[in-house]
Amino acid sequence: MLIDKDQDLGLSLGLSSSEAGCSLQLNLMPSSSPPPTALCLTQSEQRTVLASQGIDVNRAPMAEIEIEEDAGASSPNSTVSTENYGGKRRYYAGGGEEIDGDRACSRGVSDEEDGDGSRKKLRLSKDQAAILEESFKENNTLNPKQKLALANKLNLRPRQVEVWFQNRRARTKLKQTEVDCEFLKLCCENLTEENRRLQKEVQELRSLKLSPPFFMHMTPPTTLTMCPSCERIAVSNSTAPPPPPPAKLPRSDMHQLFPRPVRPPVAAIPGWAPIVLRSSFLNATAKPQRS
DNA sequence: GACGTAACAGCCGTTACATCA
DNA sequence: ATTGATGTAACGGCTGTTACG
Repeated sequence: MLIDKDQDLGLSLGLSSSEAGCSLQLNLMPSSSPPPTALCLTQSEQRTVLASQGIDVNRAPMAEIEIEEDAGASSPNSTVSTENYGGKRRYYAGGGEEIDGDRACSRGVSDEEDGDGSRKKLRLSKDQAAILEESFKENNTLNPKQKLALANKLNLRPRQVEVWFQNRRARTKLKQTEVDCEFLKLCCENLTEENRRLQKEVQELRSLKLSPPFFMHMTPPTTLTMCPSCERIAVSNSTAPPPPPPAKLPRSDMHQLFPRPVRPPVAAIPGWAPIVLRSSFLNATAKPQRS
């Protein structure tokens, strides 16, 4: 299954920081990347050379593949064992060889960064991306066994799978943040509007000489009550104020009195698509009916 | 039991590269 | 052909967790 680019991550809320009223700060300070230290060929150089020789640069090195195939989780004869060793999770192939060194290895590799500081970036194929995406839908984190199996399946290095999942989680989080920001922005707009309306109402009440009979026919003023626990606002239209919650009400009970507005989760929406945000928000934050 | 340490996984911020308009 | 914007693979650094001595 191929995932169209637009289908995949195509959600764009078009939310600028100014629009959202958010103060988003960017750290523009240059990072202090350590200078390359090794004289040998880097991964990227190796891949460049391999690519120039017509070799699939995305394919994991043969030695690594052999180890991974030995350790393949999908293999019924898998000899991988996961040992919880002193809180340090170690994963061994059959011969007792430690096989999950890919993280350390890959980090070590970076120390062998080439002299010109360049690194080749490998574009994952659509098929690879689709399979990773499917896997992510099932589980947004991988254990080493799954990681190895997936890497074998996709002809990638385990580190590449790990990085992909890491970046994918980051993208999910970013999308959720955008949704939250949009949600809060709309909350703010509604509250501003409500505040304006209430101020107008106060002004009218002050300026009017109200006769009691006329007053009796008025709709009751909106009563706002703040939860002393979490400071959420509850709206009541009753003329009689709501009974104050007990001073030591448990937080869970308190929240029944002050229900949290529904926040649209990215994860709950098929694919990426938190497109339903606006309608769900409007339902969740609809102004109290006055009647 | 408290503490220091090692190994690990995940997150964050960033960089570098590929692609496209 | 060039360029700026965008997406994303990959990295280093940091932090939290876990178990051991």
